[in-house]
Amino acid sequence: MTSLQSFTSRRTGAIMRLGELEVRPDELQVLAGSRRVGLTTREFQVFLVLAERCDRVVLRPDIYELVWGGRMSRRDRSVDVFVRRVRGKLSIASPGWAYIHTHFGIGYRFSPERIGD
Amino acid sequence: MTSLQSFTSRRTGAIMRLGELEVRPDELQVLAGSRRVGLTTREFQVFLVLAERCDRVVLRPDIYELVWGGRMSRRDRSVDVFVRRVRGKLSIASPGWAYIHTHFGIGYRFSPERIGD
DNA sequence: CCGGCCCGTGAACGAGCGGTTACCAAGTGG
DNA sequence: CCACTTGGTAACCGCTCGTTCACGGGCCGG
Repeated sequence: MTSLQSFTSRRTGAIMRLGELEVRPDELQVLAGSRRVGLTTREFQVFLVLAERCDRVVLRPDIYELVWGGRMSRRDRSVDVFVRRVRGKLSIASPGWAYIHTHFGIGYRFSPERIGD
Repeated sequence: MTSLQSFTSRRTGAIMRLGELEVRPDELQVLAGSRRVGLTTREFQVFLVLAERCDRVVLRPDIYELVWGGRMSRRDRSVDVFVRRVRGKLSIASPGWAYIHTHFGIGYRFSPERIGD
């Protein structure tokens, strides 16, 4: 039910504003101010799964299921790696902000927070 | 039947409110107001076993069985230690409240109570 | 065919967690 | 008041989990 389908089929398209970010689901684009973050499709999917659940902790297997579909194998590092890449691009486009927070042994949480620049 | 399984398989997800606390089983999170308590998975399991049985005394071996599964060995102090850790984090996130009460020689009881700040 | 980008995997490393133990304080009964 | 039981606390260590880097295959455009 909740799977990758939700990305392609659902077209809410509602533009979201989160911290400095402007998210355009229709375009698979994220803007920081006027700067384009430049996420790839996979990166954007991971980003969106978290951003749509702002301030909530999303379990690692749930992220996998929502983006890739199917069950996450025990040692699959995909989620980590893409979270890292998203973080990297966000920190470049929007320095002074932290967006994705780690919950050890649980998952990740999207919450825009100002940090020391 | 009631074992660790109940944590992962059961997804009631019903948010509970207890005293100042908001419990989100889906996220393995507890909030005190807007403050995040930050329990680890084990700590959260112990917390939940008690919180779900609010105002009832839960025997020490029962806690062990529900969280760890299997029988508690005579000198196992795991329950004590994790109750202490949960208490510690709760008291930081929600001062002025006492949540977990000791019943000597029996077990623990979860009941939100105001105390001197 | 070639070059660049994207995706996924594997390994190394460090941080954080979980379970144990030892010691001390508190409670209980004679 | 003392001996004994039970709970509280802190420190410790092995190991899981997260982060990061590096590499190779796949895809696409030129």
